[in-house]
Amino acid sequence: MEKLLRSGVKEAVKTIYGADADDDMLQVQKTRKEFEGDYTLVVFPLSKLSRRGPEQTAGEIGEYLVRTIDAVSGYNVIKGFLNLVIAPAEWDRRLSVMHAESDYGFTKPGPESETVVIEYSSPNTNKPLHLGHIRNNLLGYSLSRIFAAAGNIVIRTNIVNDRGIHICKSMLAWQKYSGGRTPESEGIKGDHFVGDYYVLFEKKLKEQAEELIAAGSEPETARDNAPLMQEARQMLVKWEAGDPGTVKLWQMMNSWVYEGFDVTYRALGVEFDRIYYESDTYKVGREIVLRSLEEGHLIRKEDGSVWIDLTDDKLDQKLLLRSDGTAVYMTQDLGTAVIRYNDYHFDHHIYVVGNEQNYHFQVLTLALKRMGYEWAEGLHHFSYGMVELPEGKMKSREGTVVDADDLVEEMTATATAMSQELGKLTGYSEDEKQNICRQIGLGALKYYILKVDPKKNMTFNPRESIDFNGNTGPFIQYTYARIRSVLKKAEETGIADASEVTGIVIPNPKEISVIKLLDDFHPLVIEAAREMSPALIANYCYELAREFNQFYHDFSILGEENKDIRNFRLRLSELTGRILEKGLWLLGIEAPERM
RNA sequence: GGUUCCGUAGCUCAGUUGGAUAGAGCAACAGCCUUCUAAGCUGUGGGUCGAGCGUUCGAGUCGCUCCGGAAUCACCA
Repeated sequence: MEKLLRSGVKEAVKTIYGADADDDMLQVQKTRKEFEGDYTLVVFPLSKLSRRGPEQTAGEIGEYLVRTIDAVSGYNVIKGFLNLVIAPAEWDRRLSVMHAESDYGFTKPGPESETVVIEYSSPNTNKPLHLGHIRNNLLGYSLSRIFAAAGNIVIRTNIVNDRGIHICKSMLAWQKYSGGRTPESEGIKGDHFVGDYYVLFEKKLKEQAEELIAAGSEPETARDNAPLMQEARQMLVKWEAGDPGTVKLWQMMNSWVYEGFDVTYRALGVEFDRIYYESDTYKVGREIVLRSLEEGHLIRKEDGSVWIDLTDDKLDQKLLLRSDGTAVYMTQDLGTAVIRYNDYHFDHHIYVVGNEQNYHFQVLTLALKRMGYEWAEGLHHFSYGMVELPEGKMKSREGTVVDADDLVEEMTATATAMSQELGKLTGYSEDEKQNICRQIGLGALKYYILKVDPKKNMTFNPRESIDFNGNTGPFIQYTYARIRSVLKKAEETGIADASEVTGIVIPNPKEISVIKLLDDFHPLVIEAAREMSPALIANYCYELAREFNQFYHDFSILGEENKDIRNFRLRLSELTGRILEKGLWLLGIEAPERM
């Protein structure tokens, strides 16, 4: 509708004033509640073209629009604002059009579609996933769906950071202290099991460092000089040299972790099309660094380490290969990017990674460009803020890390308790109940995290996150479930039929509010993809659910006596349900049929 | 110190490319179930949009300067 008005205004300006209006001069927005009208044109920018006062310009354009566009039935001018009134019957027509469209709001990929590679999750294989990873996974997964819905070809990838000194730490601790225990023998999930040895390593290392300090060593170097640290470093060299024993140990421990991760990913409901392993990509990274060194883009220092000098770009020198020849984080990311480009020839590559790595990605993009890869222009770092607890940051040393598996389980348990208390879900089988409660618990968690602007640091308040009232996931799910319930009843009784052609219905103001929002959905999806913002979708869903609930409260759908209005309302409900389901889908949230 | 991000109601957050009198939820208080699910709906109170200056018809939104907070600037990942 806004699009229609915008082009109408453009035409009006052309016809009346003989001038071409730029798109950013055509400011059409919703009319504020306190004024009469549906959409408002801000006339100030156009009065420059018209060479008349804003009010006169507004009047002339309003006159023109009423005459030429059927949907516009009237207008009024207040100061420089032209308020346009849409004929109520127009909304009935608009609803039919949207309702008839089978996949309204989503754009199908076509020949013009761009390929978007999106990387998220990117776990280390030395500890289980925590709350921070949850934000990452939810944002990444939701973005992948938003891009797909906006007509892009999307490849969801994960880079598993399965090599490096941190892995050697848990390997070493296991080798030294486990006595051959396994996740199976202990009945512990593999990622948690390995994580425990990482913690153990840090504990033992600290003890050694303290001993060294007591013996007169400098506190700064004590950790580095501790025997355990040196052993870990030697292990990394052995691993990179392909030492069979080390590699075998590494494979075994990683396989434990992957089993654990799979369980967590399934519980969260996220998936990947393609998983890359750093243990593969770092080699390619090393090759391109060495080649680039030969081509003269990089510097080799006396000790043999390789650096890139980015001081021209106001950044520092950055290490790409250690003096012992081993790879660093940057090395593998260079390799991964090149491999991915060769695999997919992407137009855009989005890295969903926390904002603590802003610098890293700045360097990555610059380094690739410096090395001659022009497609590096298409790399975007989707940088999101940290998740903090009400008490402050999560600290593993203080045991305040919120574990992903625990959290999901807790949310489900709360949903179950709540359903019980409210007396919902009677007459459903145990399986169905469990499934619905899982959907609700996860819905609450996902919505709670996704409704916040990704850029911002967010506070995770466990008490609020399990709230199911107000601006929450379950509120939206509930609205959907109520709609489903009405539709089911309509079908069973045959009392109304949304597909039945009705005469023209003049919608009431509440109904119009809902239709207006439905009309916004398509542009919103495009906008959310452009802005890379699941929060936009989340807040839209909330608004739509709230608006529909008001309508639902004020008017009867199936109890309405006029058949046309009854069918019209059912149609309105059905489309709202469809859009809520799609909106939730874009967030990776399931929509339960009943709750 | 350099760079980047954030600062809106007691709390958690919205606020489109600058537009009219800054909005929700939570918490508090007061109401609404004989009617399609009350996980809902309605109402009341709650604000120097961190501070100042500037740009302009118009600034929570743009620019500059300060204040406060976060991240980063590793031969960690």
